[in-house]
Formats: sequence, structure tokens, C-alpha cells
Amino acid sequence: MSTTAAEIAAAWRRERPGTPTDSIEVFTPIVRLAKLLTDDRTRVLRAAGIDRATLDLLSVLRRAGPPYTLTTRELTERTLVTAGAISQRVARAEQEGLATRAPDPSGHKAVAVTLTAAGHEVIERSVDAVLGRDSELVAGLSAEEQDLLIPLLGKLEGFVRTRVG
Amino acid sequence: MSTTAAEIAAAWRRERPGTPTDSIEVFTPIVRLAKLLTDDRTRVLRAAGIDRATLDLLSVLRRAGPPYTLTTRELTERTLVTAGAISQRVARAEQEGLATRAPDPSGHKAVAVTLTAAGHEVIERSVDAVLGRDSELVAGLSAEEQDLLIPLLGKLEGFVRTRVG
DNA sequence: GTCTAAACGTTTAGCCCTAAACGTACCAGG
DNA sequence: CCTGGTACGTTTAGGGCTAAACGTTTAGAC
Repeated sequence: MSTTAAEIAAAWRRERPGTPTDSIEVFTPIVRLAKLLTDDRTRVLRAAGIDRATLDLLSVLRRAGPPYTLTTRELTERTLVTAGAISQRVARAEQEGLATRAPDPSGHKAVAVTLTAAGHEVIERSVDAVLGRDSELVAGLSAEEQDLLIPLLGKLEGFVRTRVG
Repeated sequence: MSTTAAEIAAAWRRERPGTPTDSIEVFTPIVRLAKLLTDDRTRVLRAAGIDRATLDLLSVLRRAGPPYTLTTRELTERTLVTAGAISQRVARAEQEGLATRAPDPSGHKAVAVTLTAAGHEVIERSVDAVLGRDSELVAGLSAEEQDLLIPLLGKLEGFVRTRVG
């Protein structure tokens, strides 16, 4: 059994009265849930022989629709990782034949990343498994509870984005 | 500007009708918030010359109260990382003089990890900075909104824990 | 045209984690 | 005893990320 967020906050107040603990009960479960979910997804995908970072990359390209092409900069904007990480992801995907890199003719010095047929096949094969699994996990909340939760998370994410990095 | 969770779900439905998208609007903001928060915390702590993993370790020991000692197994239970990661964290903290390792006299083959005076000082110096920062970020929601959000997150975390690893 | 500033992508060093293999200590049954 | 099982902690191989330094291309000022 793991320590609850409420217990962590109480422990700080007991040990160090005056410690600002008001964020703990909100952020601790968020960080924990994210870890549980991403670790679980990593395991699901390993069984399918693919890694999570590559799946994220292929997903973004697949969702873009035909011709399944985005520049490195667009990928960076859509994925919340650094440009360096995108560069590494694309290099790995290219290595495995799941995506290709080509100069983009849109002015600027841009690189166009495109899904290959093999990459398309991988994403079609994995996306339902991954999202189906997530679907099972989100079912711990009723539809009404989810409708309550979603706007609160959206508001919090928006606020945090204005204050970080 | 980044893609919203609603846009991601809509894109999947447009590109692949039938894709199970009901989890996306819940889990996407959770995973994103966790990344924004942990990356931000990493930066705050780097400015103070300490890394996040070490702070987590020292925090757990500090919250335990005098004599600030826990076994490796207890640390593992309280932190959601593997025993191997704890072993590495403790080794780093020991290297820097922030914690010590000693055989635990409680039967079994256990290792007792204890906060040193230097470790105690580091945690006292950092915890208010970190939690104060989090406090600013959680203020994007009103107290009422937080009271609505907390039990929903708790319920979801509990459910997910029963279904994963 | 030329030159400077900005945009873009890649590379590298360093950090941290997981999973799995491993070594060792304790305990209970025969 | 002693022997197998179990609990505990450590080590290692490999993956992924960030930040920062870097090289290159493009656009704009003049």
C-alpha cells in the first residue's frame, strides 16, 4: 500500500508547520497517474515490439491525415518534447523503416517527415490496442464524473502552461 | 500553440472512425500536466544545485520524522519507482553526503537509510521553494474547483492501480 | 549584392529510469 | 544440521529525455 496524497500533506504539516501543502493533493495524483499510465503503455507496446516514443511520433503523423507528412518543427509543437528528442525519434523511426526524412520545399530550412507504408501498418495495428486499454482504465469513472473532470483538467493545464517554461 | 485533447480525439475519429477515443480527453491532460510540472520542478531544483530524484528521496526520509530512517523496501513502497532506482538514488545521495546506509537490525536482510545533517539542511532549504512554486501553479483553480477535482483524481488513481502492473 | 539576425535541425554529454540477472541473508521443514 | 524457498538489495544493459553547443539556411535591412 502506498502513501496517499492526503497523508503526505499531513506529514509535512506535522513535521514542518507552515510548509505550503495546498498543491499536494492535486499534483501528487496527477503525477502518479501519469507514471502508472505511461509505464503501462510502455509494457503494452513492448509486447507489440514497438516503443512508446516511436508510437507517439507515428500517431501524430497518422492523425495529420494524407499525405502523412509534417515538418520537424510541427512535430515539436505537437508533442511537448524538445527538438532534440524529435530528431532522435525520427532517426530511430527512419532506421526501422517507419518514416522517411526529406527536405521540405516550403521555404525555410525544413525537414519533412513522412510515414512509410510500414509505419502506417504499425500504427494501424497498435492504436486500437493502446486506446482500447486506456478505455478500460478510464472506465473507473462514470461518464458524469469524466464530464466533471475534463474541464477542470483543461483549465489547470491552460494555467500551468502560462506559468512554465 | 499545442493541439488540445479534444482536437486529438476528433482527429482520430475523422481519420479512423471506430477508434476508441473516450479516454483521450482525460488522460492526455493528466500526462501533459505531469510532464510540465516535473520538468518545471527539475529546473527549479537545478537552480538550487540538486536533482529531483534526490529531493524525492530526502523528502520521504524527512517526512518520516525522527530518526529520519527508512529501509530500502519502505522507500520503494513509498515512491513508485523500482528497487533498482532506489538503490541508485541512495548511492548518489550517499556519494554527496546527504544520506547514509547501514545494516538494519530488524531481522531480514535490510538496509537502513538515514538522512545526514547535510541532507537535512538541503531538504529544509528546498522544500518551501518547491512546494511554494507548486502552490502558485495550483492557484489556477479556485478552492471549490480543487475540492471537486481531488476526489475524482483519487478515485481514478485507485481504479487504475487495481488494473496495472 | 552583402551582411546580420533569426529560424531550424542535429549532435553530444549527462541524468534517470526499467527490467532482468544476480548475490546474499534469513527462515522453516525434514 | 542443512537445504530449499523467499525476501532483499545491487548491478548492468539499454532506452529515452533535456539542455546546450553547433552548423546551416533563409530572410530582411541597407
